[in-house]
Amino acid sequence: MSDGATDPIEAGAQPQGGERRRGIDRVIMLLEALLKHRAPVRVGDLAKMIGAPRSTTYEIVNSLLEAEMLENVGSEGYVYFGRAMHLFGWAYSHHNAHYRRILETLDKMAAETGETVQLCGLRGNKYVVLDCRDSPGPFRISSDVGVEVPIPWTASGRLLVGHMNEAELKRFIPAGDYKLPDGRIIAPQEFFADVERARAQGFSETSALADRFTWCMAAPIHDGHGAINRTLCFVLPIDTPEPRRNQLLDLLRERARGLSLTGG
Amino acid sequence: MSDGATDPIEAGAQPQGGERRRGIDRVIMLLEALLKHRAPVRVGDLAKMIGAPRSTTYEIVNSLLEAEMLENVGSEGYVYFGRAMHLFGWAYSHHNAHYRRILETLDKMAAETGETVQLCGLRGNKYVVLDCRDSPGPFRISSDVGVEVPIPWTASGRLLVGHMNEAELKRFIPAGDYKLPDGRIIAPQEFFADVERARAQGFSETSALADRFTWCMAAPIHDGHGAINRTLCFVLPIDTPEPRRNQLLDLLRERARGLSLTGG
DNA sequence: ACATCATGTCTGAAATACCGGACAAACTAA
DNA sequence: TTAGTTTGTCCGGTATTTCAGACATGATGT
Repeated sequence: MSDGATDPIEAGAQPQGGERRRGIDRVIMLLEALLKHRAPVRVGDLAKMIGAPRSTTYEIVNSLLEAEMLENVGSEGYVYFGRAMHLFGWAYSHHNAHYRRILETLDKMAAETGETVQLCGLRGNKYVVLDCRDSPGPFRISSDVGVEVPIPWTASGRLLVGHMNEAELKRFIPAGDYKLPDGRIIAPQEFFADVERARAQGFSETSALADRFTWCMAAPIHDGHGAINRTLCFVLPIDTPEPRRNQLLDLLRERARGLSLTGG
Repeated sequence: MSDGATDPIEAGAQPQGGERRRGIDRVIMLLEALLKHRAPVRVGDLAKMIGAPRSTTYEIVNSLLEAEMLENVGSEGYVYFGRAMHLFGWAYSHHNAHYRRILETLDKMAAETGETVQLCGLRGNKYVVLDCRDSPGPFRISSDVGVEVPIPWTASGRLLVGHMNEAELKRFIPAGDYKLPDGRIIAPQEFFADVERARAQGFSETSALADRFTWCMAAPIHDGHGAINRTLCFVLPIDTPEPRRNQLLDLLRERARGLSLTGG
């Protein structure tokens, strides 16, 4: 429980013959593979992606199709997530009042500002967007919900690891994650300093980090035990003028504070 | 494929002795049972709900917990849907551009009018809310996403079965579904007439039907093959003045038309 | 035309995942 | 206290499911 942080699903890997596996595990690998792929996949390819025999994969896929957990897309044998998944996911995000309040705030902020707003968190040792409201304008630069991104690439990441000291951070974050998509490398020491600063000032900003066009600002949502599980975050065009940025940052911090739980 | 419409999951039923079942099927039953129950459940109770042995249930639940498809809630052994479900569901609802446009419209309509807006569809022979934006006011009367409701109770239902003739309707809708929560019974003939009228006028309205406080209006979203898979729907306080209702109905119909696909 | 490759379905056989039942521990009630 | 219930874990046997491979069919490419 407390050790195996990141190898529940050995999706790709080599087809290391004669390993019989449970149907349940196949299902889990299959769904995780679909999530990573982010587009409908043919059954044959799915079999390769999860390293399962074709016949097995067909049977599993057919079961999941019948349950509407998967759905046929197009007419050429592609499958993707189905309606039931949507209902399950919705049930998850609305069963607790706190999460509901967070989503309402997301809606309100998007409506008031017209900017892209995100709710972010960790998944294993990566950063993920948990939900977002895209700006209606031509700037559609936000990353997709559920896609895993290295922590050092993001403003929210700097807040979400705020409870760790330097040694823990070194252990937690894979060495390769300091390398940005454009090839630049973030010096770990600099990153640690960023984390420290983010903790001290209660917010974090990055500009032109993961891509050249965005200015990100993040503020923490505390969970009532002092920890930061979630952050609220604006993704702005990088040429947003400073007065507006400051105004948005104030709003962001205020709303995130409002969503934080104080008592135990 | 074309016959077995509505018995994929035999959840409750009697514990009819030595029936061995696949893990996958157990998983499906389990998730469906959680969805119906709409609240965290203890493992022991889950076992009863899906008619599985306790030992099996524990094993399955533990697998799903590890995959984050389920999540522990509280500290007394309750489980409910987990984060992975949210990500899967999000991937489902955003993978196709049409659905994305629908959700954006939902957002816009909610923001513009301040009323409760829903996206509805069928699931088997029941009506379900697929997504909604709740009105911020004190009127919080919308039903939960994913809860199955008899078709005759709803305005949207009258549109969603518009392609069926009377004989098909009689076969499709369970006799008990004509009985309203307060005990009143809708005469089937009257319902058939409603369906016909809804088809003719291109929208449907109900007042004080499923409950005494709401006025519902629904408009169809056509899928490009002439069928109606989805409806857009306002849920209003029943005392909403008529001029405002008419104005909202116009907006609803216009937006639904805008979302309908015309070509093949 | 031929060759090559992918799809979807079946089958037999063997490995194993599920089941029933037992057990200790924790909790409740009287 | 005792008696009754529930929880979480473990174990051995066997009914079942996964697996490998074959097959017909339909694409695709040269």
